[in-house]
Amino acid sequence: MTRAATHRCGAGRAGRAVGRGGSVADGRSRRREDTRQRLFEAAVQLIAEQGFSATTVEDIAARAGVAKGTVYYNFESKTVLFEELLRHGIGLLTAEFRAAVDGLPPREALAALVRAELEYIRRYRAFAQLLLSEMWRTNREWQQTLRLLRGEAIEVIAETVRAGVASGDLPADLDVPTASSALFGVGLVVAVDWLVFQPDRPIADVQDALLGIVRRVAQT
Amino acid sequence: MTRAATHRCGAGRAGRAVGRGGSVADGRSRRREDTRQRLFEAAVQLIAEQGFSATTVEDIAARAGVAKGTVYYNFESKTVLFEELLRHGIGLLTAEFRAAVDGLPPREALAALVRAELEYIRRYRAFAQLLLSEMWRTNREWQQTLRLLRGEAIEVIAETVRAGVASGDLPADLDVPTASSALFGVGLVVAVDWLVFQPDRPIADVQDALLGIVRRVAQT
Amino acid sequence: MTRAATHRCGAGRAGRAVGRGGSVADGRSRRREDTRQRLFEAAVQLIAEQGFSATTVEDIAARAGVAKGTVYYNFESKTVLFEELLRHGIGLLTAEFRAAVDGLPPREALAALVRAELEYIRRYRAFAQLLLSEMWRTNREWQQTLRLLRGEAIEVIAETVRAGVASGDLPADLDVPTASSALFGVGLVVAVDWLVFQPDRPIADVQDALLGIVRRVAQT
Amino acid sequence: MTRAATHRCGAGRAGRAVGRGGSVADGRSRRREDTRQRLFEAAVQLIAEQGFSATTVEDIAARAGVAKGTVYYNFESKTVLFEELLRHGIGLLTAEFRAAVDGLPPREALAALVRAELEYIRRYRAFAQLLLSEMWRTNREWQQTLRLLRGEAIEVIAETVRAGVASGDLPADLDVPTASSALFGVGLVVAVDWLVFQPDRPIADVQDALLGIVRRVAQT
DNA sequence: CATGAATGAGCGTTCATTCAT
DNA sequence: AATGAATGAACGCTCATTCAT
Repeated sequence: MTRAATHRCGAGRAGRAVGRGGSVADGRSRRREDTRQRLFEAAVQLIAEQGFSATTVEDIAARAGVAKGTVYYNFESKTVLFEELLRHGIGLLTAEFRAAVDGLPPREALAALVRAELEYIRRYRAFAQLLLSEMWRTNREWQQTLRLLRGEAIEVIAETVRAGVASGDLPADLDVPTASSALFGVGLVVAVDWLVFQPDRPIADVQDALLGIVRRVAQT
Repeated sequence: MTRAATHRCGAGRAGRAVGRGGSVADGRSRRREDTRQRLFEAAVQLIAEQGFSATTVEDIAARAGVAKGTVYYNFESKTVLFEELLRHGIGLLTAEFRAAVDGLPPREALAALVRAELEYIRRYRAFAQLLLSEMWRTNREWQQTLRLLRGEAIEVIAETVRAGVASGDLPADLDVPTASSALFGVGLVVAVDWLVFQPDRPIADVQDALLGIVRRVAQT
Repeated sequence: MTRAATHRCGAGRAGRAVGRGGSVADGRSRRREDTRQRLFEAAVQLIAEQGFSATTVEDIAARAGVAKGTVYYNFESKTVLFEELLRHGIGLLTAEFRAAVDGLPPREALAALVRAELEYIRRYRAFAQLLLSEMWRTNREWQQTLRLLRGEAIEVIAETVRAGVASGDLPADLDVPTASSALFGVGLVVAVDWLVFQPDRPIADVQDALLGIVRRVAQT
Repeated sequence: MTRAATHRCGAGRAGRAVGRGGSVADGRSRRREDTRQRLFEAAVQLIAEQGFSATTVEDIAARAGVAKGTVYYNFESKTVLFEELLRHGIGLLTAEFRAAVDGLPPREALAALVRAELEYIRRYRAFAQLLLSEMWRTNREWQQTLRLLRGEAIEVIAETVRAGVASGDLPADLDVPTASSALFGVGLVVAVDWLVFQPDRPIADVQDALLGIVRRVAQT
């Protein structure tokens, strides 16, 4: 509808001219990479709002400002687009988890993880919403992919928890996988609940509350 | 809809209707009520697994063992079926919440709520999964309905929390709506995570863990 | 909706008691004949407004104040109901045509036919509308029936025209079938146009206009 | 819809679009326009034979030689397709009416109108049949549209009749709207009756008969 | 005589996908 | 690299018809 404005015709092109439409390192042209990025952004927003099945390829193309065929030029299928989206989004989260705990002692690392999760959710709220909706579904095509990715993110938490147990900062009889998984889920649901139902409240409050819970639980 | 009443002309007929599989108190025949129940059960299972949009009316009918048309004889539309399902399911939960806290002092009431929520989720796991997936979506037809119902369930928690604050059992500066909402969400996500990812683990563990968290947090 | 009132429960029944629900001359009970009549009336109105295909059996039953199953208890199928309707309606028209021309000399008979047609259309406007819409369709199930019935009605006109030609009141080279058919059609379209687009105008005007045309044409 | 324009960034591209089956003046490709035309033709034939409701979209697509989905790529809905058809068809008739009367004195103009109507009906017999069946229906979605279009066509007749009254060629007390409307309807019903029931008879006969009637009536 | 619950074929419509340009 | 016209399987929904009561 009002897409025209977002489809840059001016300066954007000059920049592209530098590369002469040529391919970048990974074998894809800059223009194409840009289109893919726009499609990702459109898809994540729409799927967060409506869910995967209720979001049409036409919707995604329209919000990205391209024609429907372009989606298929850039992605094998709607499902593949979504899987790549999941990979991309959870990969980013995992990376931030790793960056957050890097070199920190268990206690602080745990707090840093909570902070990183909230920070991530704040920045990519649509993706977080989408995760919350899809993570506990069964019988979907991309289930396999999602479980795998979830495992990678939670593994970072698990490593930290394990270190805490080893160092005596956390109770010795703690069920590590369960605790890690719960920690991840609690952060997700509390943060999304906050974004959806009380968007005006400062994130610091939420962070404090969550850190408080984690600390108290950990102390036992 | 309400035609039945306008057709009967004498009192004598009412007796027959009751005695021969005729209409029950709310104006629907026993057979029909049975069909509706079967459709509810089929729908909740399928939607929990695949989501609303990915579940077809044909699927629902097949699992309920009736013809497709029967769904539409009993429900206005797929959306309405789902809304009535939400109403039915959350209504049940709210009722169990009320029964759980009945007459208990704040502390014990809070524990009873956690127990009730877990018990409910264990019994109606598919519905819980479905709730987890739909509750934080935006832009869906039934959003309005869902928010309202969520409010009713959470209000029971809020009343308990408020009583706890009043009695000094809970910190005076507690943000009641946020705490209630978080409590609800945490229970949901932890329990569903457990059901989906570690179904073999006894529910008692999960209950203990959750009660532990709540108790510790409350003590502060 | 507001059907309740039309479904008589009071005095109507007392009357029926006289017959003790027994069968009348043609082998059908009075009650059943009454139901059939009500279904005819409902059907003719709805089909005139919306057409045959767009009118549902449910619609007809509802307007007649009976259950859907009752339609099938009284008529073999929707098509058969419509065919019987056509037979009934056109049979009535043909009878009135015959009554109108009875014993009259050609000239006056022609005028009487026009008057009879208009009178009929005024009385059974819905049926006339329905005829206008269906008469020139091809490829419909009841086409055969309709052509036959149309033929019977037009035959009365044709007999009169033929008599006029024989008596010298009408031109000898007149194409009798065409003239009869046109006369019938013109009356129908002019009268229905009047009913639909200028219902406030007195029928006398229309009658005068039509008679004027016919007379002038005949004089030639 | 109007996206094409917002996508092109330079003038250079426009040339290509025109030269290579691209978009034509009104923004639709030649191929698409061709498909639309084929769908119009298929729809008018089938609806004339069976009526709107009894004609399926699949039928229309099949007769046009395209897939069902193509109908919806080119028209918003079955109803919209029909409305555009009505607009197209009656627009054409109105244009021919205007061309027929252009510059002629009242008397001759009236005869020209009759000739134009018959000529049109002969050429587009299916459309005429369809008009005859739908024009006097009530309670249909496109009623509004149809009335409006009918009004435009009849207005041309009315202007001519009014001119005739002004010039003294027609009786001063003539009810112009009624006369115009009747003239239109009579032409329609007589011509369609002829096409359906006596297709072998030369059109000239029908034209003569109609012109005769009109002339005689007008002379009075 | 009448009902209303149930049926399933078939409808209008949507949408992921293909492909010539 | 991108497009948009076309496709057809599959969807939500309707409705003429059946039948146990």
